[in-house]
Amino acid sequence: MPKTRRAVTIKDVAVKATTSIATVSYVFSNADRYIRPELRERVLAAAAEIGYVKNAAASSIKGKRRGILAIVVAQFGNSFFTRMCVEIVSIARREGYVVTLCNSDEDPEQERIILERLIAQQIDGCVLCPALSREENTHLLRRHRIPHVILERSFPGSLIPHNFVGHDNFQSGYLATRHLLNAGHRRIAFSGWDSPIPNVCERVDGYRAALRELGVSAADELVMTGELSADAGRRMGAELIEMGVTAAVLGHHETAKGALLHFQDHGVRWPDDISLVMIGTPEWAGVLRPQLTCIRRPEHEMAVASANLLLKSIATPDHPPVSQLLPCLVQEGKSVLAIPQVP
Amino acid sequence: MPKTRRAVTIKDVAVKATTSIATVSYVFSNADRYIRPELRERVLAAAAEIGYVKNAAASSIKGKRRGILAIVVAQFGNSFFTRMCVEIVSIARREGYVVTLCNSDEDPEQERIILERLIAQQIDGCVLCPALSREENTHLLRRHRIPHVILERSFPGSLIPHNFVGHDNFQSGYLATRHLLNAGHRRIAFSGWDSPIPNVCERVDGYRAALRELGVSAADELVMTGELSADAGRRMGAELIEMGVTAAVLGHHETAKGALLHFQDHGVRWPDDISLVMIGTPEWAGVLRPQLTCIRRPEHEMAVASANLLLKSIATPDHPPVSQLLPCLVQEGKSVLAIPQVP
DNA sequence: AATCGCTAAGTAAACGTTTCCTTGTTCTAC
DNA sequence: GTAGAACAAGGAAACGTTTACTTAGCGATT
Repeated sequence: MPKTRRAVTIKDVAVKATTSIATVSYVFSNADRYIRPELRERVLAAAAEIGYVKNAAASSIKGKRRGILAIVVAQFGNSFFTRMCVEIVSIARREGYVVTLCNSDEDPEQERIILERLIAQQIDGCVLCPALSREENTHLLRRHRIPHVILERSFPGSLIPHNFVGHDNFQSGYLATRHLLNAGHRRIAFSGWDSPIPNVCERVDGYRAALRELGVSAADELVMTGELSADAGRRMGAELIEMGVTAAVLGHHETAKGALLHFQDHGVRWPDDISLVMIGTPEWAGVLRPQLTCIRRPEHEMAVASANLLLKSIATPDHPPVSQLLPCLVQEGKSVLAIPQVP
Repeated sequence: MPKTRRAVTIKDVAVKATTSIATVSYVFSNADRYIRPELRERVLAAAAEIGYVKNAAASSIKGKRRGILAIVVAQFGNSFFTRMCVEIVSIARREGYVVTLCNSDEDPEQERIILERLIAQQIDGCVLCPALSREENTHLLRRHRIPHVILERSFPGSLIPHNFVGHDNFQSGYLATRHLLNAGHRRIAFSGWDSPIPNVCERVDGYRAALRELGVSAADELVMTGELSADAGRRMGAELIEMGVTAAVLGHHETAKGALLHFQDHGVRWPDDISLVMIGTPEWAGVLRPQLTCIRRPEHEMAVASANLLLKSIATPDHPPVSQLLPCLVQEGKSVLAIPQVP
């Protein structure tokens, strides 16, 4: 009967290489210590022969480093987050970390449970995109001194400084509107997510600012928002047509989807019947014709920045918090019609 | 100077509750052991008061369970996998596992590196969707006795039995074709991914089988495949039109995307000009009008089955491998035109 | 020739749990 | 009234590492 064979340990390697446990340990971890090349070779050879692999659990217990990071996002279905996650994971893996992905589904309670589990697992760090942009659960991370980076959603007016990486929502609204203004449009509507998340609301501020800049009045009835669903988007799509605007900023891809479906179902064509700029670049935008002009958020840069910021704040826990707001850019499609201005 | 405060340990709890280390440990882990309710309460209270959380690293070293699972997929960008991953993660988390997601990007070498890292991290189990459907890296998992489940891609003709969960590719091709045949079509083309992965090829077999069943000849020129890109899809889309078929099975969503773009760019409308059934239900299918008739793969069932199979095979490592092939179903849209048969 | 200082490697004490084994106490049964 | 079982809790030895400290050897300095 083959009893479940004991794992190969550092001790077995030491015996095989006729040296001490300490030496083997030094060979495998502490790079500072000098070991005679000949002995080092012998240890490595012995380890390879008997198939030694370091027991990560045992080394974390003394070494204090568990080798696990976490990413907790509020909307995993949103490919904006999915794509960032993939990048963060691959950067962290290069540093020897294993990264776990969790989805709070916009539920602060769920988020709390997840964070508590992760804390019990002694993660070394965490990237968090907070559910509903609520700050409350971050105190769990702080209390347990877990280095963390807040991603994408900030806490305006918060008294506590956080490591933060996000994109400039105000600018995305501004750019989208400005693009339409430049094409000559003046009656421009905004339709978006009636979001409880403060920085998503900044998109409207950007929209208003762009209009104001050109002295165009931003009538309140031109701004509409609804819940995060395609159905709400459909209703706003219908309203856009009723209002007879020449252009619209689709302020969130999820409601935009509904509006675009409405347009297709009712024979409304862009840019002929209405000019459109959408904030965000969801997967599905690629199959729509004519191609939409979109505001591309700096996904790649955000992923890199947040991963690096997390790694840095693990390395130097006392470093004061850093906040980074990255810029968006316009990705031109064919959904904006230039209309000549009467002078 | 606030020296980095030592973490709260089981020992601190023991002192606080004036009891032994062993008792505290039993309270937190070994459910079998009876502890007087009063004492148990005292321990729990003490732990809560000083904020004790179990050191997972320390408990794995004796307990042998590290609490980490991994999912390694070949195409993380593919939302079919993304959605399954989210489900698997949430099932595993309920069992107290932390799950790490890795992306081999269809590169067996990358996959090997990932698996070696994971093995060094002593993962407790792994769900693997093998890059290019190659079997070679699975021996790493076997050698280190890591329970694992192969997802979606099988190894036809393999001599080694594996835990396997997949969907029936043959059936998906069959169902798609059958659906078009039922609508009266007879000149039906197949366009798909020229895949190195054996089971994707089975879709063509299913297509041929459906035709043969009704005595319709499956001319070889009606079957076209290309590389995994929208461009290849575009070319196939053009070819479909040139050939003048009345219907087509779009055998893979990635090439389908290209074909649909070609159709839109050239004013080809479905189902008027060509009837379509697509295998797969990518995110973007939701924004296309008229809605496509798709073959839905059993994502949810596959995620649940693979998670449970993995958990079971961790619990009973000697259990003989299990193989499960789950059925697809037709999700009707409006992309198939019924044409009356001349008798 | 004795001492110093350096290098390379080994000894052994942690780290925070789990768990086997022992101990002390309280019942139950004769 | 005592033996023995049953029960509740504690003592202490693992688990596989890391790392501070010690030792052995040896050439250089006085």
